Amino acid sequence: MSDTDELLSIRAAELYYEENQTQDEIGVILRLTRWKVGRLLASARANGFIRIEIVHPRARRLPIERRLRESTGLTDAIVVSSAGVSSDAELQSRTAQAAADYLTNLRPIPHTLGISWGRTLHDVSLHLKQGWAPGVNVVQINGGVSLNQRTGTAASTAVTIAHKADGSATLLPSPAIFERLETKQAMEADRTIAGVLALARNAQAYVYSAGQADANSALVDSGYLTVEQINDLVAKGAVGDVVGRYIDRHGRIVDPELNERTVGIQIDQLRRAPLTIAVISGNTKHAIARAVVRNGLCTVLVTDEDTANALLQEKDTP
Amino acid sequence: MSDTDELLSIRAAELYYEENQTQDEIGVILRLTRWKVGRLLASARANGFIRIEIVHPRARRLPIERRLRESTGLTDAIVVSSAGVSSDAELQSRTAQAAADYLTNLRPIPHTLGISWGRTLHDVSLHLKQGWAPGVNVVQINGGVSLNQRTGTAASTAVTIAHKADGSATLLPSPAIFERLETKQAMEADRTIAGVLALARNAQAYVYSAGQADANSALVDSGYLTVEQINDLVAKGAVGDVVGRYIDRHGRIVDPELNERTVGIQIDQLRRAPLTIAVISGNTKHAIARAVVRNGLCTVLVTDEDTANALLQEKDTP
DNA sequence: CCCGGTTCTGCTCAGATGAGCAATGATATC
DNA sequence: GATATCATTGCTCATCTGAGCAGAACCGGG
Repeated sequence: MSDTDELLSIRAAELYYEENQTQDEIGVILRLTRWKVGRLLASARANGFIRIEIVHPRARRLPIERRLRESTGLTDAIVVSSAGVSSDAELQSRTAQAAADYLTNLRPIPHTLGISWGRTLHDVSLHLKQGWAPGVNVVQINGGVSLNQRTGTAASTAVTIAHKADGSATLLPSPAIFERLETKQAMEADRTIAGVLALARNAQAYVYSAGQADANSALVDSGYLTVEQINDLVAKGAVGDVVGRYIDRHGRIVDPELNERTVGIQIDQLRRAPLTIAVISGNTKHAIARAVVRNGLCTVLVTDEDTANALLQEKDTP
Repeated sequence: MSDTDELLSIRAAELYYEENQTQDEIGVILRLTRWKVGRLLASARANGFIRIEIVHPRARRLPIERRLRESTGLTDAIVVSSAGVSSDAELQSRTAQAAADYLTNLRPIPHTLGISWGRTLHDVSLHLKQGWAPGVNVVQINGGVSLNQRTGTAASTAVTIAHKADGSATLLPSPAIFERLETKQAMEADRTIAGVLALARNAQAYVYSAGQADANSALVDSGYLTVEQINDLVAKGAVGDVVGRYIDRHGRIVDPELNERTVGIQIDQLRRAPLTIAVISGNTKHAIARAVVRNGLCTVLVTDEDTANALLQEKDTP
């Protein structure tokens, strides 16, 4: 397009989008036919000079969602807009809200819902509305929180989700990681624990988040792992953890011995499940999000615009 | 509007603006009538959830221009968009471009055009196209540049503008500020200098920029004033200079003695002129821009979005 | 100079949309 | 519980707008 036409298209866009003039009126002002004005506006849009943004905490980015679905084979992708957010926390809250919305609209409603624990899941539980589902049995799928902090975050997440659905919660009263393999095996042999794990393996749907592999990991906060252990895992290729198990970019367990001492469903159970919702948001989680999506560890991804774009760029430059 | 309606309006906006669906199609998806969808979209726009931005170096902000005209009594206001600019320099270049555009489209074409000098005016001269006007006599309205730098920036600005208009330039071969009042008076008594000043006083139109009162002022760079002198002026209330003369926020000369030693047309000449175009851009120039606009020192203001918004906010909270 | 190909322009027509209006539903007040 | 008031809904109609098409203008190569 010629230079003067480009300038005209900008003048037309100003009058059209900012002054709400009709193409006819713009034609009179710029001494053009209204068809020419229409074409100029179309070219302004085609050249990307017109940027339309939906600024709202609940806004999603449907085109990105579609591209994600197409390029990854996810059955569904929910991408929240990051327009106008100032902090990572705000973005994660938006994502949690979107996950809560997704759960609320889920059909058929799962009879048994397996969940992990963590800041993200807790956030999701808070965003759910009372009565979001008519009765759901929530079951924890990995060992619970905190050796040294306010206990009960994991339990309260599950209980809150269940309570708000007028359903019941089945807790997994176990540490996340045992020191000794034998202790873990003894634990799993216990009738009640085995029952919970069996229930978890048979859940119709899973919701979980994932943590990045760094000193801020929830497993470090909770006292199950030291920063040194994390550094070791990173050295072996770990990008983050999924239901307490550290994986590398290819979705493989990086430390089988540690994995054996970890309580909860196996990674492969997530892989085989028909509905697995991963809720992953924040600039530090791009790597683990990629590992999760690339290796089929979820069928539905709830994330933020920046993370989604990072995933898409990876696809473009393989 | 109810909460669920707000959420629906966001969903509708996503489908309408990002997915290019018709209101009818959206109605089917959201189980609404197409009229309801139309109303939701209207409310989304009314609530400011839809942000439309024209991203282009030549884009202007017509609504802001209109509000500026209405609230200040300017005969014209040109406001360039700051969408997508990364540096103050880029913003100033856009503003200079807009000023050049404004001059090019000016009707009637002024016979004599009085100009000041400085980075901004130089920028304007560069953005003008060859043949922008069919013959204009350009005359300098204040004493020229630089005791210690590449001389001729002031002269070259005037010459370039005149040359590109196939016209002539009349230079004011004088320092900006004299040390002694007597020297300045002797200078002005000179036949040729007096003639240039007379021509400057009778120009049909003026174009000038303004400088902020700080250590980065062009008058400091050029060696006419020291940083200490500027600090003194600031202490007396100076917010910046116009054609080399420092004024306070009420448009008053802050140092009459210094003003007497300054060569060029008086501030009042600008006030009385029927067409005075001020080109002022950059985050450091909000105060001087306000002084210029509030006190009738220009009839046309060319500026950037941020400066314009600062002016409007002043108006809102008097 | 002519001619095939390409781009640009003005137009018709159908689909999309907003303004305005009457009917309906909700709410507050007595 | 009756009723005045206000907001909401579904609709008609006029206007706005984009797709598609035919003719005009432009261009480069014979």
